[in-house]
Amino acid sequence: MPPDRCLSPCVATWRVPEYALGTTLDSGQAFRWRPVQLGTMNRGTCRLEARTTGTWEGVVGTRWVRLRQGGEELGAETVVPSADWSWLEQYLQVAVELGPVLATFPPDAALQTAVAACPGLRLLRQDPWECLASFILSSTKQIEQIRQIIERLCAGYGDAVAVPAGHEPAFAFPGPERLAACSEAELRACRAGFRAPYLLEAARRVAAGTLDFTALAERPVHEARAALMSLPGVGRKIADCVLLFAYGFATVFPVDVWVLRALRELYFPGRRMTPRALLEFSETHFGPQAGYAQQYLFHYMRRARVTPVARRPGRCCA
DNA sequence: ACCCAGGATGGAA
DNA sequence: TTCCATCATGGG
Repeated sequence: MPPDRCLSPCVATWRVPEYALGTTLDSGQAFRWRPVQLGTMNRGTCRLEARTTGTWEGVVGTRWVRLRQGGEELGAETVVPSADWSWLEQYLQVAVELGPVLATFPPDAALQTAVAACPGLRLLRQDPWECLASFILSSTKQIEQIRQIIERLCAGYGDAVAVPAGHEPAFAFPGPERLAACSEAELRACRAGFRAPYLLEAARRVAAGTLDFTALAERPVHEARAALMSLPGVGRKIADCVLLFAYGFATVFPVDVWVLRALRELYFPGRRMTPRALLEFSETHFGPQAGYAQQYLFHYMRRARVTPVARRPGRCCA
């Protein structure tokens, strides 16, 4: 059932219960959203405040978008008119009901705690190329730094998109053909570091059709994963992020350092488990919506250790 | 100066 | 198989 909605060419609203917009946009699955406080001078300076009350701006495909949330209503505003808003409905997954997803979770205390701590956290459905390129750039980088690298990449090589009058310019994520035409030095200038040659080679293979990118969605998960891992710089973790965040394989459970820590501390405290053993545990324990479970555990762990620092007096939204 | 960040890779043990 | 140094860069 599609949610209640109100669509006009440049403005749309949806009624979606249990959707924490800010938490979702700021949960480390997408990297191009910025919080804005309208009518104040400190635009983009406070991520925590916008998480609950704010407005967010970003680019989806070739469109600049401003999103906001009020109660159970999600609102979107664009510059380029849309006769059809399915591109954003897909991206935000507004038709997904969270209740049935959470009902599939195993009833263990750790997961229940994580869910309770992040109500309304969702999975987005992103463009495969942007997702792949973004996570190639993510290895051993903090999320804020990943954002910065991607911003430089878009500003340097992405097409400009229409923005409101007087607004700072915005850019689409550069396609594989455009990045394939870059030099390694140009990518390093975006601070991609040792990931630059990986991104360049991935762009070349996707642009050349060596990797059949669109056909991945129709394949079994293990085949799609193997195809992604054939790219240089793409191991199990990055492949799983693309499978989950872009292709929507719901059972996939990406294991990064935070999730590894969550599994160790919440499920096997004091029992030295190898990463391999923890990965095998994750493959059988979390059920058909393991991807959602992973996102809750990731965000729960990250929030527990990141926000106390960011919340120091005078450091945020003075 | 030191450690860590949504890792992956090639070589050594 | 598992372990380990290395990769580039910025923040705490």
